[in-house]
This record gives sequence, structure tokens and C-alpha cells, in this order.
Amino acid sequence: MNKTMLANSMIRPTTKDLAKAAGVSRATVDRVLNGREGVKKDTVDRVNQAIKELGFERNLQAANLAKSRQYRFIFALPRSGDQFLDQIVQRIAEAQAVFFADHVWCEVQHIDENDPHSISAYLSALSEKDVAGVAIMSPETPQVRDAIRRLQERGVAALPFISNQTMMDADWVGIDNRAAGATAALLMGQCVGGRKGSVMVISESMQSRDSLERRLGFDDEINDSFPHLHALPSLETYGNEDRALSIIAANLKANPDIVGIYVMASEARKPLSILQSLNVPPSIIKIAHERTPFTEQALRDRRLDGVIAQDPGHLVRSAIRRLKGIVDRRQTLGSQENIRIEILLRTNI
Amino acid sequence: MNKTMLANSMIRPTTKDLAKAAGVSRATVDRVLNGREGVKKDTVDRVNQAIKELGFERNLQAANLAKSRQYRFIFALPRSGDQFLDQIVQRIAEAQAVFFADHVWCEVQHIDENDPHSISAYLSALSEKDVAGVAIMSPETPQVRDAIRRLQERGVAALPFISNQTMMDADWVGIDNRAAGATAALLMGQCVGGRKGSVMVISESMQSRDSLERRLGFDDEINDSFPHLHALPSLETYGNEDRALSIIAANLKANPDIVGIYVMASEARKPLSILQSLNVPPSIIKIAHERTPFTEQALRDRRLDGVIAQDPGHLVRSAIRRLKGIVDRRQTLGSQENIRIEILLRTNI
DNA sequence: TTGGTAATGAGGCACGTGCCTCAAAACAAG
DNA sequence: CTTGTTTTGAGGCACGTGCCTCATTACCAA
Repeated sequence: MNKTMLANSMIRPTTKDLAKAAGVSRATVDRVLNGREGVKKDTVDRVNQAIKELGFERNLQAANLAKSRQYRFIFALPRSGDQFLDQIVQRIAEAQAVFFADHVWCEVQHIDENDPHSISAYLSALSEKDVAGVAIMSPETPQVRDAIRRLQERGVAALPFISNQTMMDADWVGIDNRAAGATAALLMGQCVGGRKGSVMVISESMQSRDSLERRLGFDDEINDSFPHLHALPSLETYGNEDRALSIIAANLKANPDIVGIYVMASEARKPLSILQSLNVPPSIIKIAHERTPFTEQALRDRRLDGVIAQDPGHLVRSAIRRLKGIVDRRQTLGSQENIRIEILLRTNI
Repeated sequence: MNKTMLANSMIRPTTKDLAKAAGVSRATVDRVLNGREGVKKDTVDRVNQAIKELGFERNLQAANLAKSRQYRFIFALPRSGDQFLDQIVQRIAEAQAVFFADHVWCEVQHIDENDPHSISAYLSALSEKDVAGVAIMSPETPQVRDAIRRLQERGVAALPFISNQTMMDADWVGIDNRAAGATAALLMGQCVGGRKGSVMVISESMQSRDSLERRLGFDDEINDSFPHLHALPSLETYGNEDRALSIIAANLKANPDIVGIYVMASEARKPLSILQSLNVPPSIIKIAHERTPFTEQALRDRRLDGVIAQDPGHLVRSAIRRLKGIVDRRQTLGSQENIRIEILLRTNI
């Protein structure tokens, strides 16, 4: 009995079954399924009713075959040469091979993160004919936000990637930066042990939403759980090495009680080498973001005590699956694509 | 130019193209692709050559459509009622919905983890006709190991799940338990701070490979990095509450210098409630495994300081993708399906 | 050469859906 | 009623592969 039941439940209804159940022809079912005009409201309802009753779900493989559909996706990423981005690009190339069997093609398009106008222009030029979806990593500006909206209206799947845009709280791929900051704080508190003192916070710029959120989460957790620690105001390097050196040195001198340093930017290399050149002792706890060859090595060498990371491979594959899900109008399981905040220590690299 | 290039590279060669390129008929191509007999070695080579040259990869959607293929997978899991397993079962149900569009059906089959004979008998009864693949969570025994091998020989994809079998170092789904143990140790060391003392280690049984590996990793890291800590011999509860209470109490009394407790088993509930009933102070660091409603709450209440976890949803989906990959003879990206060792603290639950 | 077998080709149907055409039916307005 | 429009049906081809059958060719040995 069990077997028969299973066998039955494993036969998926087809459009033919639908037609029979709704008492219409396959042509009409087709019109309803693909939203074509010229069907009476009443008939549409009958078909939809049948869909529900039979639990019909269109056979995507067959549909894609019929349409010889291809999924062309574009990753619009900042130019920059930091190691985290390099990783992302590399993972995209790897993902290509994995998703080849699903008829997915990915391309990387470099955009100028500091020129919202050019980004918007680029996005506006994309047509649904050429591109099925775009994953966009860009700081939030009204122009970019609008360009994304227009893309979606034109039928192109658009997904904020790693950097979030306020508009879409659910529909984006990346970690919860506030929680990431809080995690950094907790790790900091625990590594510092009972010691009392200040914590230096280094960022590239506090303009971006990501940095702001990390900072908020960091402060919340420090205040909540480690009142004996004092988080200093953020130092902004603006990606300038000389500036970074001078402000970090000054900050160190001004706060001799520093027990920890939190490097908030995604590129930890420069701040850390500056710290090293300034002979900051290992007893001062150092926590950074993102797994890169550099941070991995630093963890091993104990130049870093902890790293808060998001897996680049997972980010990329998640973005692809999400884009594909949008294009296919598939139900996606929210929890499936939650990007985890990883804590890297020496042992779990 | 860019566009044309892309358009060309985006047309996948078909068996027809293959036939033309190899100078044979589609029938012969078919014989080669599907390993049928009666083709001259020479011809086979020519076809394979063409496959390489064209970069041919069979269109899985079309093939599955033609065969009206369904993927029926079975998760063979221990009966038990622990929360971690409950989560797994729940995730399987969720995954069903997500993978429905891929024609994947999953079933949970409860097995008796303590009866290798019955497990082996169950696996032996599975035929390639009914089942495309099985994910097996079972402690390692020669009988189970052999049954898995025979399954594979019969053409059923078989994948050790969460509990590893020595035989397959690469082909299984779960975390690296040795690294997990080491991570627990490192977390322990950091939370304990500079304090000196002993660490209690509680397990259900040291018979299983998983426990052994965790213990090895734990000891390695403690010895390496925290010489001021002393890891006590493992306490084995054998799942018996009375026994657990008495040995834990005795262990606490015998070692007044205990500064940390490592609960190695996947079910932390009972050991922890025993510890609570024994009034173990919060200053003693407690680390356990697996994210469950219980451990989440315990982290929030600060009854637990850290949890080493593997994401059940990811485990399940990874197993399904792996099984499907095996059945489809697809290339799988190793790194894609690496299960991460997650560190859960209060902030990143 | 002949007979026999092994190797190959030609062709067709099926899978489930998308998309098209043309005809038939239902309906509304005059 | 007729005329015109809207709605529906019938049917067929295409997508790329698997799996048949039957015919044809190549090759080997007697």
C-alpha cells in the first residue's frame, strides 16, 4: 500500500491533466498559465481551481527545453583590487562550472562604486532580452536604488549583493551587518578577558550603510556586555595609507589603555600591516572581517585573534540560486539562503 | 563583437552536432553516450574526441524529461528523540518543497542505530528501481560499511550523513569532527581567560568515531595552546540519566579546580540540566554542540557560553545536492558542499 | 564466393511545455 | 434573425535526449 501510494503521489500532473480537470482544452490551460489574453474570468478561475486541487506545478525542465531558455546573469562589482573581491570573482568562475548543467552563464561587470551615475546608466542599458538577472554590489544611492527598481519593472531580476540597499530588507544576499558587528564585539570581549581599557575601531569610511550597521551592532554589544571596555570613535582611513598611518599612530598614543582593535573594513591588510609596523603587541586583541589569504595567514601567525567572515562561495552560489528562483518564479526558502556569520579562529580556518 | 562571441558560446552542442562532428549517426552517438554495446573501439574514440572538441555536455533537463526521471532519496536516520535529529527531520520536510521543482522526493526512514544487522538488512533490500539514493546516519560497523558498498555497486547513490564511515574520506556530508573539537577547545581557552584548572568532558559514548575525533581535536588544541588547562578523561553517560548525574557529581567533587565543561554529545539538554541541578556556577565556562531550541535558549540565558554547530538545513540540502550529483554523474565542486563549523555565541544566534 | 555476424544508420515515438494557426462555438448587439 | 466579436478547441511543430525497430553496410572466416 505504501508503495502504491508513493508511486501515485510521485506522478506529477501535467497540463493535460489540468485541462481535463478544468473541463477545458490544453490551449486554454496554456493561455491561463502564461497569462495570455482573451480568456473569460470565469474560465481562468476554473483553471486556477484545478491547479490548486491537483497541486499542479509546471515542469520547469520541459518548459525550459521548449523555450531553449538560458539564464544569463551579471555580477556588477566594484573594480578595486582587494582580496575579498578577488575571492568573489574567483568563486563566480567556479560557480560557472557547477551551474553549467543548469544553463546558467555568469559574467562579471566592473562598475565604479564611486560614480552612481555611471552605475545607473549601465543598469538602465540592460534589457530583459540579453540578461535574466543582475547581482549588484554597490553602495546605496538614490540613483542606484531607482535603477534597480526600473530593472525589476522591466522584468530583469535584480538583487543587491553583499552591500544592501535599504529598500529591500528581505530580498538581498549578504550577512546581517549589525549582527556581524555585535559578534565582533562579543568575540573581542571574550578574548580581552577581564581586562579594562579602550577598543580602537578602524574603518575605511563611515558613509556606507554596512559600516554604520557594523558599528551600531558593535557598540550595542560592548555597552551591553562589557561595560569595562570603551569603544573609541571610528577612525576613517579613506583608503589612504599615509592618512591611515598617522591617525592610527595618533590614536594609539592618545589611548595608552587600548586592549583591542576592531578592523571593520573588508580589506584588513593595510591597517594590520600598519599596526605591525607600529609594534602593537600581541596582547592587544585584533579582530577583522572577511576571510582572505592574508587574514588566514594572520590568524595562523597569531597576528589576528579572530575574523568575522561571510563565505564568498556561498554568497555567489546563493545569489545565483536566488536570481534563478526569481526568474523561475519559484518559491524560495528564506532560511535556505541565509548567509551565516562565520567566526574564524585559528582552529576552524 | 563581445555580444556575438557570447551568443555563440551560449549555444550548447547537441547530440546531433556530435554526430556530425564525429561523422557517425545519432544512433551511434547514443550508444556511446549511454554505454551500450556493439560499437567498435575506434568509433567510440572518435565520438569521445568530438565530445571533447565541442565541449559537449548532455542536456540533463531533456534527458530527464525523456526518461521521466524522478529522484527518490531516503534519509536513514536513528530513531531517537533528540532535538538535533528533530531539526534534521524538519529540514528534510522543508527541503522537499524546495526541491520539488527538481523532481526530488525525500523520505525519512528510521533505523535502529544500535542494531547494525537490521540496518544492513534494510539497506540490502533497497533496489535501484525504487530508490535513487540514500543518506545514511549510522555509527560505523563493518556490516553497515559493507552494505553501503553493495548499495553503490547496485547503482544506488549512498552517502554517509553526519556520522562518517572511515571508508569514504571525501564522499560524505558532515563536519570535520576533529576540527570541531579543536574549535571547542580554542573557544574554551579563550572564554576561560587566564584561569588555571581542569576541564570536564562529557560524552554519551566514546565508541563512535565522531566522539573520538572530537576528543582528539579537543586535546590537541588544549595541549598546544592552553597548557594551564587540564582536560579530564571523558565521562560517558550512555544516555542514562541516573548514571550521568552520579558520575558528573563525582567528577565535580573530585576536581574542585574545574573551570570549564565541554559537552561533546549532540544532545546537550540532559547534561546541562544536571549541571544546573548541581548548582554549577556561571563562572565555569560551558560549551556544547549543535544548535537546538534548547541550546539557543541556554545561550541567551547565559547558561551556555558557546556552541559548536553544523547547520541542519545546510546538511540536508547538501546531502540532497550531493546525491543528485552522484546520480547525474555531475561534477561537484568539493568546496561547495563543505559543511562549516559554526561558532554560536549569544550575538550570532 | 558465400554465409554469417558485428557494426552502423535511418527513422520514429515519447517525455511536458510553449507557441502558433485555423476552425468552431458562444455570445452580444443590431 | 443576422452580423460581428469574443472565447474556446483541435491540432501540430519544436526543444534535446532516450530508446526502440528494421534495414543496410562492413567485415571475417570458410
